[in-house]
Amino acid sequence: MNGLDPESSLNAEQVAAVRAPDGPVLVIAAAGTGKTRTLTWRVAWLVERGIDPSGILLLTFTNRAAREMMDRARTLVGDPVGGVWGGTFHHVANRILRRHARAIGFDNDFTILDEDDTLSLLRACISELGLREKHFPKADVLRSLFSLARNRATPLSDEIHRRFRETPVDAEGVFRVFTAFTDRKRQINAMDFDDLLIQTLRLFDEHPAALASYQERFLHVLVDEYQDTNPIQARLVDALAARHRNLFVVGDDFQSIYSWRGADFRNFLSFPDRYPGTAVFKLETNYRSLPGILQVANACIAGNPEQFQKILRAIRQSTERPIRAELRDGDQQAKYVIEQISRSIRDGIPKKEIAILYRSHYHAMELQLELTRRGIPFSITSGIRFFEQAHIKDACALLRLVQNPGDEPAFLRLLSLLPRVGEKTALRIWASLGRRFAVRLPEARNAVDRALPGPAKADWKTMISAFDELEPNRLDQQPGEIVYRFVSAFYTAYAEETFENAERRLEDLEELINFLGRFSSISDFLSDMALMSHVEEESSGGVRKADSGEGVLLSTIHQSKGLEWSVVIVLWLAEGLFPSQRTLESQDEVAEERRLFYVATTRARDRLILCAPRCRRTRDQGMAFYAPSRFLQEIPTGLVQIDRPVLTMN
DNA sequence: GTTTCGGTTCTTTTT
DNA sequence: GAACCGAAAC
Repeated sequence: MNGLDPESSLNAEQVAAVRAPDGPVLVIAAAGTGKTRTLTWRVAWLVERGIDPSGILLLTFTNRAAREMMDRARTLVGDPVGGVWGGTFHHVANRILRRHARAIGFDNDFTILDEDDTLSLLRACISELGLREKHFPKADVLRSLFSLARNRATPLSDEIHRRFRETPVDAEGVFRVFTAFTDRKRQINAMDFDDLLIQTLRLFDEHPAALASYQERFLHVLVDEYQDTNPIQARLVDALAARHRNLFVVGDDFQSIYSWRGADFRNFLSFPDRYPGTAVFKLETNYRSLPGILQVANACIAGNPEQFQKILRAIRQSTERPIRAELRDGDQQAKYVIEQISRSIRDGIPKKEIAILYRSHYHAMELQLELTRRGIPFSITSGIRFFEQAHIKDACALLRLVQNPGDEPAFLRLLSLLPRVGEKTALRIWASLGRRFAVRLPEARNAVDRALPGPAKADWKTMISAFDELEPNRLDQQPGEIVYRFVSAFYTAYAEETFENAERRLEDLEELINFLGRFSSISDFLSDMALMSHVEEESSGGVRKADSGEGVLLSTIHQSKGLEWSVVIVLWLAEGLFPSQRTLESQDEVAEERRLFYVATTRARDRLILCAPRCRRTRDQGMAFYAPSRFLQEIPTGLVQIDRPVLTMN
């Protein structure tokens, strides 16, 4: 606890940032320069200096980052760190709203809607307004449209015009859906992810006393990955830090890759203007990568407009250069990658120190096939997350209804599990119940039974028998017991009839039941669950996906951010694939793709291999030819070593 | 009128 | 692998 000594473990750049005086601070931290380390030490240093930990707020983008930093800070200064408010923007907003939602027209036990729920709610709104026509935008389109408008804090009409530049669109209808959607969420006492942030801001606007209490409380506000904040998040930060103005933000504009969800790295660039007197620190000493890798990274990013100039300085020494592999097609690429994996393993590099990165999930298809064929173990960060899988959501729907009897999406989901019940029937019954269903009440259960079509009645009784011997007033305290009974009475049979991989899914549900044992109330579990991203392998004792393994890792570049490996292989560096076709028309979007390339290259410590296949099979048995990616062309000759493999393997 | 089934298309992503 | 669409089945 005593004698925390930054000088002993940090370099001069980092020490300066950690010891920065009070007031606004901007730390520009290039890749691999110890950004997390610096932030962690800053927290520890504040605590060490005697700042009350509960007066410190640490905002991050992912749960992983929050946990990592809190753990590390704890090892530096011990348990008091536990008092720090640390978490994602959404977590912190949720925590605030659980205390104040009543003030803005919600109950404090509101439900959090995930993407699926939001979609089905939107579909319902579209149907009810009679807009479900051929040329009316689909729920999916509207969801991202609304979300972008809200996160960018731009008027919906602007976003509509941006999205439908050439296509005629019923803008008025879109507005009506938006209004219906907003009303609906309030009626059913539910918020989507965007609401968590926006309603918190609204709370602050309408109830200055609530805002003042948090402003008073947070003596220091620290923000990680500031380049990825969207305008709403930036406003939230500004509001919370307004009283004490001790705002410490860290980021790297080169690594801003989330503009498509409303992030604007100009928030980062303009920070010193918005906060006059900002102390600026730069971290440029890179400990991670060999110099050859950093030269490529520096060269490729240099051409982007609008950025803080900075250069990665290597500490490590070596003359080894990254490899550019010129390949014929995806199949040859797959074989080449496997050769490189074998070679690395022969060189003594463990499998889990090797990562294959790509722009889009489907870019790894051939490779997945080939790895499977040869029995090489790999794990893959896919789009589907534990809590987004259908069977997990089915079980959670039951818990949601217990917590919030007005939870329409949960009710519809549950009823749709019954035979001969689809969207229409479920909605009709929901309306006949007065848009509320209290699981506890036998009358309500009977009312559903009466309204169901014949074949569904028996299954309904079985499903609801999960509650039979449970004390109605204590339901909220036994989530594990409820799900256990639901699965044994009803879901096991349902799963076996429905899913070809029923066994695996039932195992997942067992894990979920174990996991629920940790929670003493449904509401605690549901907030945690809704805000949890993919359950990470390391999360000790948590729910884990079956395939978390020891093999090489296949991942999108987006998901690789913040991580590092000894060997990194990047696939499909071809014009039209990476950068992807849909970004080619816009300067800004190509600049973002280039930052993505920068992120990919700077993940590598020792060996970087850039693959450039020339053609790809199209759907109709044809061949499409691709020019090498502009990101490769931009690298000065001599910085990479060209490899034209003649493959002897079959 | 609804539900279910089979074929087709596409597949940055976090909360 | 899942979301969507159109057609068949209930």
